[in-house]
Amino acid sequence: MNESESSAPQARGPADHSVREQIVEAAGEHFSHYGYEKTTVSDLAKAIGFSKAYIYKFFDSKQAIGEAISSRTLSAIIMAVEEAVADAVTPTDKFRRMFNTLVSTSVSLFFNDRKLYDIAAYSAGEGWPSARSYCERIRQILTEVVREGRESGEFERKTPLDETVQAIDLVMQPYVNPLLLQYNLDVAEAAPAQLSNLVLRSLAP
Amino acid sequence: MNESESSAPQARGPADHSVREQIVEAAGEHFSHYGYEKTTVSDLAKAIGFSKAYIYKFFDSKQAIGEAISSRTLSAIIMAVEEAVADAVTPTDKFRRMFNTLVSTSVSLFFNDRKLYDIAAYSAGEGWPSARSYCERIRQILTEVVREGRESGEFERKTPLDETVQAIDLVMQPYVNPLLLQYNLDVAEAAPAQLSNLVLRSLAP
DNA sequence: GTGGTGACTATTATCCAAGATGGTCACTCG
DNA sequence: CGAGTGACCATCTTGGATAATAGTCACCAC
Repeated sequence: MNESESSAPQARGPADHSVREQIVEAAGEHFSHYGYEKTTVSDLAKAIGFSKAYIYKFFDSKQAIGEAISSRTLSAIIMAVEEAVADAVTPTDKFRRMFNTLVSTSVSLFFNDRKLYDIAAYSAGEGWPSARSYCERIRQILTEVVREGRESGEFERKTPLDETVQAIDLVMQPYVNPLLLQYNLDVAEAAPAQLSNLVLRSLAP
Repeated sequence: MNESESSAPQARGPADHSVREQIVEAAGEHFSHYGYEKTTVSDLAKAIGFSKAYIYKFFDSKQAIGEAISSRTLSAIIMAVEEAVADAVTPTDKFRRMFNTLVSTSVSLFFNDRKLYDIAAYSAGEGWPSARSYCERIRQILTEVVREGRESGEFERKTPLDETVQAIDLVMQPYVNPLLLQYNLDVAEAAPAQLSNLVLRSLAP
């Protein structure tokens, strides 16, 4: 899983090409500064010194570029979460840190890079592949943590694994999904701790 | 707690007046048919056979009328929930039914009376008193159920009551709040059962 | 005084033409 | 043949004049 593309979005031409990267780089800059809507494809073309038409040799549409940026943004969150989980020792701690890091990283993105956040939120709202694979990956990490906790005897084993994971995923969804997190900012500080406690109580053997 | 006004919204003149009720009645009809935006205050005036100016003897603003309608709509959900809880015997069952009824009633409102749903969602988004008191009431009912469960020994008693209730409230929030429920319709069918299981496991003594 | 209103204003929504933007394609150049 | 583009079209945004609408107030009838 690379940083810039998970599950290759709508792309054309050679997958690995310096121009493609230049486009993504320029898009990252422009979208972050001026927002997705206010950036024109011509702007990006000018920024990398090519014509607008050439951009379309690499991306199906402006939206596809947006997806790439969304993917990149969400990957940064995933990386922070993976790191937090790796740092923790017990499954209980892994879960707590996972949830905490997920929310704090997302919230900080919201306040520090609002334009990029908006793209991510939009992508989640539209169910773009970038957002889907992000949610998917969060779920994978969660599954891993729960499985580990079960194996070490720290978590209960009666409930089917899928059911447990599915329910916890539902609990986290309002904070995982950037589209939903926007509406939960007022509780985003306290929620991870409170919900972690509840979830962990439900996982007790 | 009356059906049409919980915690009296911005209102003028006599609180109990036939004209006030006529206005609310007409607003219910019009908002439901044509939506809040497309209904003008003059429309409501015409509908009840008075002048527009007279409406403002009873309501501070058009928004205040919207609030009354929102309040009315949300009260209907509350009533369904209260009934469901009253019908159940054990606290476990009360909780399950509470959650189920809350979601199914709201979802059905979404599909059968979308225009009214939108007003409720908007009111929740703006934090109008109608929405606030609705959330407050849900929380009260939840508190009552949890307390009962603790007293009967069905639920654990170690965790502080407030903490437990607060966490469960957070779990339900995405389905309680009409603004959020919109984005969770795809899981709204399965979520209550799955989340109820998780919550009840966390409540086990 | 109580019940009720027409006429007025300031703000907001609605049009619609003119310009801007996403996207394509035939074409050039090396 | 592959890298790269100007010119083109259909759709979408924009700006600014115009029409509706929320809300007020002085005033009328009983």
